[in-house]
Order: sequence, then C-alpha cells, then structure tokens
Amino acid sequence: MTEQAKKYETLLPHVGQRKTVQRQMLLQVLEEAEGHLTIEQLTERIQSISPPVSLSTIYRNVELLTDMGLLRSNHLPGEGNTYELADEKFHVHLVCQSCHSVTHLKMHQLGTLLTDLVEIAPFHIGSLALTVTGYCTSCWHHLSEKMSKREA
Amino acid sequence: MTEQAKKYETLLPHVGQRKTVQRQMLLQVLEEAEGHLTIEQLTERIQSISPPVSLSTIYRNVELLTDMGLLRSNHLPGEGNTYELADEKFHVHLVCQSCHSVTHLKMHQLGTLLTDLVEIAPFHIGSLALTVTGYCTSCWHHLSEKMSKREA
DNA sequence: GTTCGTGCAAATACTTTGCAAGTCG
DNA sequence: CGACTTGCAAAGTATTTGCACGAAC
Repeated sequence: MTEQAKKYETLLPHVGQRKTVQRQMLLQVLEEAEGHLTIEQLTERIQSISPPVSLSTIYRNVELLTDMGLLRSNHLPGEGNTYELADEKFHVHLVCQSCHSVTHLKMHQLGTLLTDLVEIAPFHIGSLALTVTGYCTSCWHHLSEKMSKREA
Repeated sequence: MTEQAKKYETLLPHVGQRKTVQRQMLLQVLEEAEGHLTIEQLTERIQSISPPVSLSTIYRNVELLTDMGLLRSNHLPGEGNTYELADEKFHVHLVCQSCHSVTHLKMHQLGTLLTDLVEIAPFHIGSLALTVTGYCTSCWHHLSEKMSKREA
C-alpha cells in the first residue's frame, strides 16, 4: 500500500467520512499517473478501469481529498484545473507562455527555501508546488530567430 | 514609469500589437493592487476609474499580457483564477486547505533554488511562483483542539 | 487606408446543487 | 438503522467566439 493510500485510510474516520470505491479509484489513477491530470483525464481513466463514476462525484471527491491534504490542485494555463498527489516530493511545473505546454518535474532538494519560508510565514506547511513561467526550448528558438530577422 | 509599463511599450510593436487604454488600465490596476486579483475584482476596479471595459476585452487582454510575460495567472482554490504582475520578486501563495483563505507574500531571496533549477530544467525561465498548501494558524489551532478532544 | 482591438450578444465549457436511491459502518 | 455518498438532471458560473463598428499606426 502506498503512502497516500495509508493516509487516506487513517484520515477518513477522523473526519467522519467513508471509504468508497470511487475515492479509491481516484487515488489509484493519480498514483499511476505520476503527474497532474485534468478532470477530463481523470474521468477518462476512471471510466476505463471500472463501473462509471459520475462527474459530480469526481468533483466532490477531488475537493475532499484536496482538503484532506492528499491531493493538490493546480490551474495551469491552457490545461484548466489539474490534480496531482501531494506527496513528499517538491513538484515543479514549467509552463511555456508561448505554446502553453506544461512539463512536470519532481525535485528532491529545495536548497534553503524551506527554512527561509518557515521563518517568515505564519503557516503550517503541508506541501509545496512551484510554477515556472517562461519559454520551452523549442519556442525559445523560434523566438530568437524572429528577433534576429527583425534586427537585420 | 514602472518597469512593467516600460516592458509593455517596448514589447508591443515587436509582436505587431497596439497600445490601448484598456490594456494600460489593466496594468495600472494590477500595479496598484500589489497582489493577485480575480477577473471580477479586476473588472470592478477598472469600471470604477474610467469608461466601462467589457468582460471579453479583459479576458482577451489578461491572456495577451500573460503570454507577453507581464502577468502571471494563478488558480487558487476558492478564489478562482487570479492575475498578478510578473515582476522580479518571488511570489508565494499560502493556501489554507481548511478555510481556503489565501495569503500573498513576496520573497527577495530564494536560496539556491534558482541555480538548482537551471541545472536540471531545459527551459528559459521567466518568473517563478510558489504555492504552499497547509493550514493557516487559525485553522491549525481549531484542528489541534479537535484532535486532542478525540483522543481524550 | 489597413490592420488590430473592442463591445455586444450568443454559444460553450465548466462546476455546483437538490434530491431520491444506494452504501458503509 | 442512521449517516454519508452517489448519480442524475437541472441550475449556476465562468470563459470563449463571431461579427460589425471604432481606434491605432
């Protein structure tokens, strides 16, 4: 059993909530995905492995699991709202401001960021996610070419 | 003239686009706000200083300015999509997973994070935003109390 | 004058909600 | 059993689009 599944079992009774197939499927799909999924992708994958789960149930449960701290939601331009496991790793999203593609990355070290943060922020930290905006290598090339033509 | 306004003037002709009152108002409102604003808040503030700007224009322009790298969009749970200036500072959002309140924070140093990132990511970095999920101090207190009662 | 931008209204897409029936503990 | 969940359909929000008119260069 994975770390997140264990937390799920442990936390549910504490808030007076129940273990259901639908919730387990959500977690399972996100574990297998190893990254962020939109509501649409989640729904597709859940439908493909088992009895249908209604959209509203998915919406209700991603919210519940997010509030329990098991998932994290990210709205990424061009992709809509997405969800991913809120595990111990540090999640980074690279968003290209030209083609809107998104790359997911997990880092294992954060340098001194965390300790700096704890000092200045009055907050009980659960998990962290970094969004980097800029240009993917491919768009950056196109852009550079355009610029040099313009100057010529 | 602010840094962002200067970039705005410089960049526009490069992409064959024009300077309009509506776009200037958007930037101005966001500069004065010193933080993130929802589309709704943006609209309110723009209406209050000048001739009405239509919603669709606002949507079109936040997208344009985001793609130009002048703004950054953040979807924050409970607040919907928000926009803020993508300036040289490092933006941090603290999101409480219980009450969904969001606190905005600007940091001046990132420790070694940036250099680590440059090493591993094939990407031309524009700006960075960190989202911290956890509990605000007030919700954390309530939660702790609940937990200790349960154990008693 | 030509190209780009805006406003309006309509079309889409996305998300939430009420309620009866089904499940979990 | 009683409390919590689900599915469905309907309501509510949020966002995008087409097109005629107006503005910038």
